[in-house]
Amino acid sequence: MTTDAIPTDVELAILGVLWKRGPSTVRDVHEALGREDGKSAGYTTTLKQLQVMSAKGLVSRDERARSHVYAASVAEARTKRQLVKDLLDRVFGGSSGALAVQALSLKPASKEELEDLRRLLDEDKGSKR
Amino acid sequence: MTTDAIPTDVELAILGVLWKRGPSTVRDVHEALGREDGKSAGYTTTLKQLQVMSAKGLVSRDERARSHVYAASVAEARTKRQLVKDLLDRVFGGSSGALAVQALSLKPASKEELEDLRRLLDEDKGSKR
DNA sequence: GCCAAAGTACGATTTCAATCGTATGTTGTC
DNA sequence: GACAACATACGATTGAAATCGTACTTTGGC
Repeated sequence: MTTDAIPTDVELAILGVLWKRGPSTVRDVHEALGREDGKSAGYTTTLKQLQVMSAKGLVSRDERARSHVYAASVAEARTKRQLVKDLLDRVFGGSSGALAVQALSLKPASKEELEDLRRLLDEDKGSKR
Repeated sequence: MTTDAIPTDVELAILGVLWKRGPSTVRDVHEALGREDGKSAGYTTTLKQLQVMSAKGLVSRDERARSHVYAASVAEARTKRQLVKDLLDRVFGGSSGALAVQALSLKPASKEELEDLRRLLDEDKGSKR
């Protein structure tokens, strides 16, 4: 299996909506997009985009109702991992620490996240390298 | 000043070369690109790209020698910060911890990086911001 | 039953990053 | 001083993402 293509910007925005809202109609998606970034394209553009994504297998659609309902068919975690890996390789030469430091110094993590991080760091403590 | 545009993929690859090698000729850049990813475009493509980047102000050029010498005119740290911020906002809803965890679980950090991270975590210990 | 509102379908167009081809200028070497 | 090798210049082309316009269909309310 060839490595999955990275979703384009708009595709990613749409997936974000579907991940957050769950299965949604075109109108739902369209309005959600308009909300998170003031300017949005026309309604048919969102529709077309969903149709294309459906053809690509990024989303599935349920046509039973008049207003078709779309759902993400790629996993959120997997997709995000893919995006991080891409940035990691292309920009940080594979140095995850450098990326992590950048992210954290850009904006502090929440308390829960800090715990997760410490746990992660402690795991690596005596292991390899 | 409007927020700087994010460099395109090829622009970023070229900046990466310039950051690593320092001021370089078109040929230098072209060959460096070919090395890090087997397939590269034609020589004039790299030349054109540098010319465009120069027009955009991403690089500067010194025309004194026959072979013009290009140098990055955007800072490496600043650009990377920008890229991380973009991913952080668009994909992780601003949660730097989530991004950091993703990165670290994708590939363990080196010893030095782990130290940097711990230091960072400890700083934020009780402070706000 | 009519029709405005709301939906889908989908080809055409726009936009822009990336690539290429070709013209033309410079230079070292024999 | 001729010429091959190497350089820049830059318009034209390609390719893919994103957008749009228009035709057609469905449906709820009056």
